[in-house]
Amino acid sequence: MSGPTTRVLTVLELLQTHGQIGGAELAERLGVDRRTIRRYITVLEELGIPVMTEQGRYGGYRLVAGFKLPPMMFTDEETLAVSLGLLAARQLGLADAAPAIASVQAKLERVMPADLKKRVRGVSDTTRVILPRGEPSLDDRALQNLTVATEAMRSVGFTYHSPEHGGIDRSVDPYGLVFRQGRWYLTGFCHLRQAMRSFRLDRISHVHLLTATFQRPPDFDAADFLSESFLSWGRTHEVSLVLHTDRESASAVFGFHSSCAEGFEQREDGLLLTTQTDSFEWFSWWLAQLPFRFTILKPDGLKDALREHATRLLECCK
Amino acid sequence: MSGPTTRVLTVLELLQTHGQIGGAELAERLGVDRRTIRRYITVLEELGIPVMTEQGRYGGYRLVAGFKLPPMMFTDEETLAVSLGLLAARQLGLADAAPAIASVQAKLERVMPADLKKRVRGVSDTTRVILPRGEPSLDDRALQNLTVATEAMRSVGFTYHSPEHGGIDRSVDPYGLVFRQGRWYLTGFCHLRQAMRSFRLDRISHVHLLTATFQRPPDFDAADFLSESFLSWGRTHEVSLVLHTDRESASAVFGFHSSCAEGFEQREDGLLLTTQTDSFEWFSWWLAQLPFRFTILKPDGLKDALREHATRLLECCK
DNA sequence: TTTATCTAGGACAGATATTCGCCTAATTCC
DNA sequence: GGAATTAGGCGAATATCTGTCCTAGATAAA
Repeated sequence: MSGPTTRVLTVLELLQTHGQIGGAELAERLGVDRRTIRRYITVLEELGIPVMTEQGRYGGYRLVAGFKLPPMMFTDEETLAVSLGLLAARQLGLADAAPAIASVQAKLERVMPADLKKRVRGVSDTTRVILPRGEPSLDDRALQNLTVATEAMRSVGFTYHSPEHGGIDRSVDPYGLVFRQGRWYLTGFCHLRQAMRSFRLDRISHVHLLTATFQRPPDFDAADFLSESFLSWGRTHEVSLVLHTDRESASAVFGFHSSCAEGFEQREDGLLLTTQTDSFEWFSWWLAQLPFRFTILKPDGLKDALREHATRLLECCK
Repeated sequence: MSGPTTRVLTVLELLQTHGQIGGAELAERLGVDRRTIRRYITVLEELGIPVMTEQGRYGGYRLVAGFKLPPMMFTDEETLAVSLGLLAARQLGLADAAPAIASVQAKLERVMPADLKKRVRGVSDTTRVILPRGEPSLDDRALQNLTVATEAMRSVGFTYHSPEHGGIDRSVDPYGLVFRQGRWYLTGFCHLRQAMRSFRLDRISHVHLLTATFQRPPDFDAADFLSESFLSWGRTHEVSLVLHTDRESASAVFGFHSSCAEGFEQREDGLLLTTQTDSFEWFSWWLAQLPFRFTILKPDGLKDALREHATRLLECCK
């Protein structure tokens, strides 16, 4: 445990663990002079690890963000947490989007002590996240490419295969990605339609980045928009219905944040919901699983579809 | 950029990035003698970072698991991946289970370069995971405690609040945890019933570890069991039905792995599924959302429940 | 088996870095 | 103002690091 190398690393570790720590304490812990501590701080800064100092009484040292990432020293618990996070990311299908996930896992795997590895394995063996599985996607690298494009605010082109119209080439400004019900969706500004649209990633193929860039509207809150947009895909048919329930349990079902209360209107007999859909089949399927009663005001086509769905169910229990 | 400290760290970084690397290459990259490289390797080992050496032709150095975690050197991409993973873990509510998630995030946050922070923020702003929201749980630390117990193979005691029987104290050997449909479930051996049971975590309160330990059956594959157990909660009523679809799309709906094919039996008119349920309401709700036709063979109570569900849907579109 | 490539590590001398201790400034909080 | 704390220069003693040369041992391929 001797040599400056070891001790400098120890200082780094102490700084990472404690938010702020004084020179006197560091000196005592390392068994060196305070003067030497100051030199170690200099060494760290030469290593590209900037250290902020607080002068005066109750002063001390702390790490600050620099241009480069310093070596990270994790405790066992923290490593476990990171491993869990990586597993979670994999479950969500983010692994394809971020190949680095695999490399981090490999790095950790190589150096994790046996007992820690065992704990990680224990948790991953006994803990499962079951997500509904969507159809296999047409373009395996769609998520990866779209993540990059969204982050870099580059427009993208792709072919969208809708059940009605077949494959259509589109160019879109990708604003955000949502994972919902086991599927990834892209929300963005569609150049073809000159309007906001959402796309299922498993219906997208041939994603490629375009040279054009775009600006997200500054007041655009991706999270809220994405939540709202869920009900607004397709604009073919106006739908309005009354949900016989209270606001709270409604939003529990929708998984929405407060903002999407916009689509709702309080009525005496429940919540009025006005939205659009382009598939009665899909919408009636969705309605069928609501845990509360509702009344369809319009259109008749939706009533027909739901009636058909219900009739089919009745047939099933003959 | 001189001094042994820097160079030793560089060696560590090179070792972490490359799986195996020879002394000659290291020496060349650092601009030092091969002898010095050997000394650096010794330093690393004194730091508690064990290095495996491969002698002879095509030999070299590589990191191996030790007792302590070495400082991890991540690239920007890797850090982004770790951050994403931590976010994903939070979304799944794993943060309560692993408090260290927060401390890792804090550590990273402190030292991440500004541009990297911006990228993380960019992705987290534009990417959302929407999960159905369950009821608030009775015991906030249930997941955390159960994770610990499952990992340590310690029996637990808790109060289970079922809608039918109210609160009952149970002692259970926790075998595994599943996240499904926005809720956490515990699967384990129930001492009260002397059988495998699953419990919703939001109905559990007063979790405490017992002193008793248990052994998971050696042939018990948690993952498979957890998948299967989904259909087997409660054993009150035998259910059998025929799904008019093929094996592939059935398992897509169930989100199952191959193993759960056990519950299925190929018939000429579809797949025969035999299982159990203790709630006809719940089961019929679940059936209502299947994207294919099916026929209930028994019991009649389930038919009634589904008929009622369908009738209610019919009323909704009057 | 032999040979070419690797690592292991001792010894030593010289170059270099580190450390300590003491000093004075500057800064901050009470 | 006074106490606490960091900043950093300087010099001398010392520790450390490095390159060089050497022998020994391990491994894979010819």
